[in-house]
Amino acid sequence: MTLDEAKQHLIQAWGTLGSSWGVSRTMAQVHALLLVSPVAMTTEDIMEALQISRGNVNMNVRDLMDWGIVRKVLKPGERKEFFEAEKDVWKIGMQVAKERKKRELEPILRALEQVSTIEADITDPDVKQFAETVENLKKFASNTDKSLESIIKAEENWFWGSFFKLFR
Amino acid sequence: MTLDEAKQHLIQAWGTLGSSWGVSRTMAQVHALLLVSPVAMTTEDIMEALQISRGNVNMNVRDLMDWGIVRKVLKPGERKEFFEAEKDVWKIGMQVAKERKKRELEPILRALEQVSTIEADITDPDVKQFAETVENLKKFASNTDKSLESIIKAEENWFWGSFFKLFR
DNA sequence: CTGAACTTTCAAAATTATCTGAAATTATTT
DNA sequence: AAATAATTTCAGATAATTTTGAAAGTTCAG
Repeated sequence: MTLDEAKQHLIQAWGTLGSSWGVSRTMAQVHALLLVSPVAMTTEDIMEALQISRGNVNMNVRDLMDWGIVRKVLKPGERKEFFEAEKDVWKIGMQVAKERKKRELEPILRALEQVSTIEADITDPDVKQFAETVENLKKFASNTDKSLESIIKAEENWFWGSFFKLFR
Repeated sequence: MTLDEAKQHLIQAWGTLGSSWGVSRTMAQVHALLLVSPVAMTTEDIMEALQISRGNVNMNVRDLMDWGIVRKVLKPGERKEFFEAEKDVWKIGMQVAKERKKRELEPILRALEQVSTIEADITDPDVKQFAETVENLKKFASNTDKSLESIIKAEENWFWGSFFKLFR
């Protein structure tokens, strides 16, 4: 397997994984492409490598920047914008965890909070069972939330951050 | 908010969450419906509650059973099949973790293994960088895999399993 | 200020995922 | 074994998402 074949392979696999993670195939592919590229790439480079349109590249690169895992790089003397991916896999994982927590866990916690304001006859067994299920979901979600929070915080902390680095 | 309004609300929110997790909106809604239902439901019950077709209910219920979070229940003297959701939120979480590990983590590990068989000039700095990135991805993925594995195994172990129960 | 180089936007088109419903199949009862 | 009831399948319809590409917008050197 040559370098290019291997890259192609990985980009493909990453794209497939993306879809089962609620990320569009193309966005995942752009990410993989930048991840395995030794140098920052321009919009045109990406268009050519993945055979997709300019608008498509622009949208997906912007989304990846919103996720905090791709950066814009300006080269002195160059008019064009270059893009590069965060290469530290651990940082990518943290960043994704952080964003998903914000975008998914927090909304569901809010929704659970809202439905638990149900004001109904607590002696009704159905109401009681519903309240219990919601309570359990809330506990689970907030446990998950807190665990993620700790990991992220620890990572960002100067001491635990460098401590963790020893193991990766 | 009445009980029915609250249920409706939760089903809706669960459906939205589903889509950002690579699960179809309807599948997540069927799951939520069964989760908050105090009794097992028939295909027709689900069709009516969510206003979806028979075929759609059948497919989604089957998928949920594949995920191991919904069970078929046969009532004596009844011709129809009934369905009920696993109510233990922790078990649901474990089951989902287990399945996602199998369906997503393992394939990506295999793909990474494959691309690391690249046979090329290791002195080429591009090849070296690629090999390094893949190596890091592999480490990250297998760490995640092992961590999940431990949690799942611990949960299934008679001792740690009951130990964990104390905290939830 | 002008115009070339580059980026962004967005309506329409293409693609992909999901759903329907009726026919085929399977299971149960009489 | 035939009738009845329930479940499953899947081709076509529908809906949702993604992509394109050209126009509008922006930036900047001269």
